[in-house]
Amino acid sequence: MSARDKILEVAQTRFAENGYAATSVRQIAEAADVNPAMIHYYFGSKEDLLRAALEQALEPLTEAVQAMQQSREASPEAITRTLMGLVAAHPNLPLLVVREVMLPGGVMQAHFAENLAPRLGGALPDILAREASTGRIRKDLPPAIGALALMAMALFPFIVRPVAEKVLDLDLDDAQLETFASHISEFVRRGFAP
Amino acid sequence: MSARDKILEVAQTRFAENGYAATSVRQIAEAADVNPAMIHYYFGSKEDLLRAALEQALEPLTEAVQAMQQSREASPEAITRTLMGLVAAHPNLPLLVVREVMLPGGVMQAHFAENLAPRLGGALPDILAREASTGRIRKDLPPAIGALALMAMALFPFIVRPVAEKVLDLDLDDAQLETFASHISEFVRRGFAP
DNA sequence: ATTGAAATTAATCAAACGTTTAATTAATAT
DNA sequence: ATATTAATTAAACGTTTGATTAATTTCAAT
Repeated sequence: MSARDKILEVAQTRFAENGYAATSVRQIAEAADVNPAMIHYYFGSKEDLLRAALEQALEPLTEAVQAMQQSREASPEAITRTLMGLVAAHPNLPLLVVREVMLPGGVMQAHFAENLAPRLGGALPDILAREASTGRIRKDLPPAIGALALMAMALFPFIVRPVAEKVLDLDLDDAQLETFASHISEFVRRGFAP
Repeated sequence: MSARDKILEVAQTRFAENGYAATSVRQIAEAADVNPAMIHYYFGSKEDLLRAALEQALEPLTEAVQAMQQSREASPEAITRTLMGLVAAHPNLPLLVVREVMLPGGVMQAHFAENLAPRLGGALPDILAREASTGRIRKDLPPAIGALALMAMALFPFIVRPVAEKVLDLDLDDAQLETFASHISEFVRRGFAP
């Protein structure tokens, strides 16, 4: 494994676990067993390192979102399952995204608002419209509510689950996650057609 | 307003908006119009300042949770409404809690695991049991799933809403929040009795 | 008016920060 | 074998960090 890759890998975990500000370049360098200067050699700056780490981490997510949006197969169930799979494959992803992309004060907030939010947010109306056209949701429901419900569902594997596991001291297995995924999907549908 | 109170107020917003690590003692002092040494004079250390800020911010929350647990009036609707009211009254609360208490790497994580998590998490089984005894939820549902669903609902006003508002570029009014609160409560019930 | 504690200030500390530099080794191309 | 580029290192840069110190002001109680 190259020095560059090792830096990127360490940065991803550290930034996700401790946050950008609380993680020093020297810490990353030491954990990756490289000279601190290598980070600037390869990435230019600490912020660019985070950008690179996020880009790599978010790639499968944006790919999945676009694929779902275009394939016209997006349903609450499909979204939930896709997101859960992504998180299972990349355990660092949720924390990294929540910390530095979604929460205010995050380093990548501007980048998020300009590039990612429109793409993610833009996909939701399409999904809603498709659900409405098949008669699965009420047509008179305010779009904001529908989008919010869908969003709440999509956020579950990213935020709610890790936090809830911590508070409840749970360690959910795959079967339980499957059960809950179906519950969440049902929620979205019910929210639309009570 | 005393210097101490001003420091505490500024610290609450800054820590919530930018995170603990990214907020310097000097920044807080300047924003509070106070000499940096005053922070150590009143609070001892930066970490103790965060502890004080969190304690003050969390007071209404823990009070509300305990009150609900003891009054035996806790229902999904009541929980959602209470939490939403708390957040409306203290807009900094969610971010502060999420950043430094719930997410790993947060400064107060140990304090959270030892003191707050048991109290919050401990209340959920009681609420579940009460719902089961009145026949409003299925008795054969795995407790973990029920608690998780309830937790997901409780987390909405804290995490999902601000993030979703950002992604969807929404600015939800009270009526919409009411609507969504009822949808969430319905979700918990439906999740139990589909 | 004096005293003494509390509040506040300016100045300073060592440590850690992100970053840069210059020099050196390793690898590749000519 | 030589020249060129890439990778890596150790050391130092100036700045900012949280924290401390000593001196000063504030102000109520005597």
